[in-house]
Amino acid sequence: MRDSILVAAEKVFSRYGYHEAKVAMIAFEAGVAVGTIYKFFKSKDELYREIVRLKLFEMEKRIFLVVKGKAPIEALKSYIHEAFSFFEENKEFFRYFLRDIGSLSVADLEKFGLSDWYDGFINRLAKIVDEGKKEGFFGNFDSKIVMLIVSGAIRNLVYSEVKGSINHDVNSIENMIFKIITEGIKK
Amino acid sequence: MRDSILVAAEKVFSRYGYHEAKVAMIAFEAGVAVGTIYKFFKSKDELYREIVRLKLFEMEKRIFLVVKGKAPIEALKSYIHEAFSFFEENKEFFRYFLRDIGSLSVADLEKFGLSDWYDGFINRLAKIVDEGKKEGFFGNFDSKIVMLIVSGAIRNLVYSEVKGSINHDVNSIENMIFKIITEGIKK
Amino acid sequence: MRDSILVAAEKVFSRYGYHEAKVAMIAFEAGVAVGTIYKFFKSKDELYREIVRLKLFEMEKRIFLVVKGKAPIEALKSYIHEAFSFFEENKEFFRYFLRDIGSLSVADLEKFGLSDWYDGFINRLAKIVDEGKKEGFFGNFDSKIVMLIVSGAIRNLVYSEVKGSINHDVNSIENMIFKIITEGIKK
Amino acid sequence: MRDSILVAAEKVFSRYGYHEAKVAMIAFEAGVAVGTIYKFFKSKDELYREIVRLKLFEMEKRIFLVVKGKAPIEALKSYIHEAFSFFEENKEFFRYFLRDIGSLSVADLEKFGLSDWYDGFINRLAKIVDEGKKEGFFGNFDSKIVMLIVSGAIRNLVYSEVKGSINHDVNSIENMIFKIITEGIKK
DNA sequence: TATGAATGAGAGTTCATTCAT
DNA sequence: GATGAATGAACTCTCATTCAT
Repeated sequence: MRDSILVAAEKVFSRYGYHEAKVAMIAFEAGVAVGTIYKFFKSKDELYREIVRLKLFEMEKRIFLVVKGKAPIEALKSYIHEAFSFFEENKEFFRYFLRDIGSLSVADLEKFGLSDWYDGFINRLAKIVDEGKKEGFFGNFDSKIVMLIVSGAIRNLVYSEVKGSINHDVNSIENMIFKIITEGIKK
Repeated sequence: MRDSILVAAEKVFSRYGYHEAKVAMIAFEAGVAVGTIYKFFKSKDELYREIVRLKLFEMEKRIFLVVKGKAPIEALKSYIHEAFSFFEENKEFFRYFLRDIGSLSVADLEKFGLSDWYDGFINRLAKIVDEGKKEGFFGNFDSKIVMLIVSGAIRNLVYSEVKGSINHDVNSIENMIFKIITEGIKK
Repeated sequence: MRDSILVAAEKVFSRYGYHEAKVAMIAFEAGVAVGTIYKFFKSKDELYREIVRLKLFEMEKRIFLVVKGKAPIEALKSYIHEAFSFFEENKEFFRYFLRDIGSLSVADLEKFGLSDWYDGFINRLAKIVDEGKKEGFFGNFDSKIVMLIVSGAIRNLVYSEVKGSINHDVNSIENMIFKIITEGIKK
Repeated sequence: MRDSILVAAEKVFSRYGYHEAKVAMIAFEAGVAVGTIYKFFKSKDELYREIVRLKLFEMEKRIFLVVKGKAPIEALKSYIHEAFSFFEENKEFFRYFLRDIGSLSVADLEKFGLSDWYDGFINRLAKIVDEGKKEGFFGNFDSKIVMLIVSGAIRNLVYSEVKGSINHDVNSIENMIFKIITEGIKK
């Protein structure tokens, strides 16, 4: 029940965005009564936040699952690929939430109770670069900034409205980012 | 009159975001009656779109003013610097824009009439890279994609509040992007 | 089961008043499920009415128990004392009752089935005065009116929190009512 | 406009009580839109409180207008008469609000912002008795308590549901209260 | 018989928009 | 042109009541 509400809510929020999505629509989509939603979530807002939380946690999990144990360069490649896949899969949802987690302001993060999470997430990503620096592959660049660049690049390419006018498949776009960044930060 | 409404609206939208900004607040800030706003703009929505349009046109204008006539590498540097400056100056406004653009009743950029504009904007930027490739500085990378990477990186770094935990000033961040990109795409 | 619901309901209604008291709270207080309440009472409304009925019947019973067999003047004194005690004991409940009785969907006493009861109650009280008149203690006052005066006086003095600003204990207040009335209606 | 809302609200609150009275009904009765009510009153609650406030102030004004300058006994008579008239006229309204201001609890009064007012009101009434004591008409009874008795008596007789079974007109009821009290408290 | 999860009608309130002045 | 009081549709959330287990 709780799950079908979450699934329905994600759909409706994705289709209409927070404000245009009405609680009644979510209830209808989930096949439950309006009141039922309030049995599981204190408010529309809380329901929304829960979805965002779950999405971001899922993203983190997926990324570090593929990154884990890999050598820096390989890890970077995997990160780019997995992030791309994840955003592609959740394109509709994130289109409305934010075009990239990078644009989450402190206020947003705090509202979502994700401040600490986000800092931890970026730090974990930064370790890939740290490792690469230690192993002599990467030059002396601030690891966090590098990762913000990568994540910004991914976001822009996934959500870019002009993508239609780019004659490249997802794979080659990922490769391009990977090449530019690794080349750009190599020692 | 129209201008003072636009100025007031920008302030109010920046402070509160689209939904929390009330037409009455804008009228008050502009020192006009509510009805007057509707003499110039069909709706709150249209007023918001007009501001976004003006902002982005202004950004484009500023960027190509500093880029114009410069050699590719210098032009790229100038673009990064100017974009950074512009976003920094309009930080508050865009912070909400990124969220609100999704939750407007108009559901996508098309409704803003900005899809075409954005395509043209990226194309103009891409010419910098094209030029660089022609002159033998840059390798065979899709110019548009390169520029989407750069612009995503800039946005991410401007709005990321994590910046607070990065010990670098704006200047050195700009330099880092510039270095990584030029190094990454050089022949 | 029915009794524990009544006990719990009285507590909850007394603490919160009719509208703020929720059926779920009563169920919790009674240690039963919500549905169980509806096995014994058709509605929240009916449950409330039942409590009121029981309260007033209890009051009547208690009053005529102490009044029974006493001489008029003594009986009047006993009535005043017992009524005072009863209201004091049930202060919290009646405090809300006076308000709630008016805001129930059932709009008047008739719906409580109490109109007739109240008439009978006052008639029984009036007999004390009748007796006193017959025995030559009291003058020619309408007995019902006298009793409505007494009962109004009692209520007012019991519920008036202003009592806090009156430097008299319950006992002396009772005495004052008694003295004023007996003196006022004596032959 | 504000006045027609107040008039309409009083009617609707009187007819249905606070909870059954719907804002939409008040708006309809007043011949205005729902939103208009919120231009003048922050909430349904505030509207209700305003009516109560006005009613009680009006009562006080009327009572002390007729009492003013009169000798104690005459003043007492006038108070009883005027209070009776006032409650009779506003019977419907007070039936729902409270059956007598005497039953206003401190909590209620504070909610209505009338705590100080009520204390002052009772004190002003008590002065009539004080005066009577000074002039040697009345015995040593606590003036406030006397007035609470009188006001309780009035309330009960105005709102009593059994009144129908009493064969006396308002005038003679007033007289009876007056006689009993003056006789009861005389020196 | 007892349960309590699910229901859904219905409430108060907001605020973009209108239009008589 | 400018005004701003009036509008009323539409929202989120509550909670008495039901009924399958």
